[in-house]
Amino acid sequence: MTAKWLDETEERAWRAYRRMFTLLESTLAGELAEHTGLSMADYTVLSNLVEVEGRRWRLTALAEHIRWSQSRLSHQITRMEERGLVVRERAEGDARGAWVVLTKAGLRAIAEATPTHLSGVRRHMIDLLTRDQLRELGDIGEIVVEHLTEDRPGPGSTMA
Amino acid sequence: MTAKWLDETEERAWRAYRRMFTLLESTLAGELAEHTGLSMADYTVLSNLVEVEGRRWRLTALAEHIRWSQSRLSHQITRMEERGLVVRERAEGDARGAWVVLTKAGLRAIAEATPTHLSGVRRHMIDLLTRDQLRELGDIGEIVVEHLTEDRPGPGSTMA
DNA sequence: AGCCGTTACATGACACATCAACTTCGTTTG
DNA sequence: CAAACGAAGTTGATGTGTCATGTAACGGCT
Repeated sequence: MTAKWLDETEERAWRAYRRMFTLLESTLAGELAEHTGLSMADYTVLSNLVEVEGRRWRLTALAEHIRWSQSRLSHQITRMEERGLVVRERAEGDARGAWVVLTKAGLRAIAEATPTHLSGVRRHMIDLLTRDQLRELGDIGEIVVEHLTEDRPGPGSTMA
Repeated sequence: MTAKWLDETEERAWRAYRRMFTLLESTLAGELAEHTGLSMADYTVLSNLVEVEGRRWRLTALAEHIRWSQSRLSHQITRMEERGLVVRERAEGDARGAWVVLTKAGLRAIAEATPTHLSGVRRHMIDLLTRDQLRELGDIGEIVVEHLTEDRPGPGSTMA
């Protein structure tokens, strides 16, 4: 079926790329969950919170930054709030708005999780490739990303 | 935060790769859903059914082939059965087993969906890259995949 | 002041995925 | 042959994502 649509080189690239992502994602997610009890979604939110001053984001701004839908982020924050990783604070000056704020526990969690995650990224991908390959992968990614963001809608995605 | 762990080239590769996948996946899933009403999961199952003679798979074999857990596949098949895309048939000779069989409706659905999906793959990725880049992507993918499958467990993934 | 469109966020229903049982049947093996 | 083990699938609880919709508040305009 596929043979009629993609030639050998194309299909090899497509399959390899896809399989790489699948395996990498599940491996990293598994390691993260095992070592820290965090999901990738948790990690994404926490790592973005810890990077900014005040360790807080307005919901919409964060959603846009990590390219999630507002709804998705809202649900995620609700769950994280229940686990004490973040809290919501009503925004002064705009009674509609809210801040997501990192808690002590959230800070501890992300501090612990970061080495785990990034060493996984290294071990399972970065360190396997040459500098040229890394540059090439960067190029490829940017080409595709640029094409897909030419005017398209933002959210509706699945990760960062 | 990240800066301490990955240098510029590495981080660029990592981010671009990740963003590429996210955007590509959501774009393809969106187009597929819009044009055909199928999800990526549906597509994966259907496209594997249509390729084999008899248009049928034993559940475990299919699950292994597409690297899903049995449970995941079972749930998915249940939902697809409700929509008339596939049916289950008890296996002769092994009273535990069952076949998933493509229905007429399922065949129609996949026949319609395949051009949509593969043209999307082409437009949003394959045709944007040079032959060299495709080969390089294939190489990269295979390196990472090989590393991750050295002995690791099978399922626990998220797609095909 | 009153209306109106927009913004910020929440929520409920449903699709999807995972894990941990659990059933049922097949296959060894003592 | 019976007990034990393993294989094939199912099921239910739970977590996570999406879409459509809801609610409140803001801001401009008349």
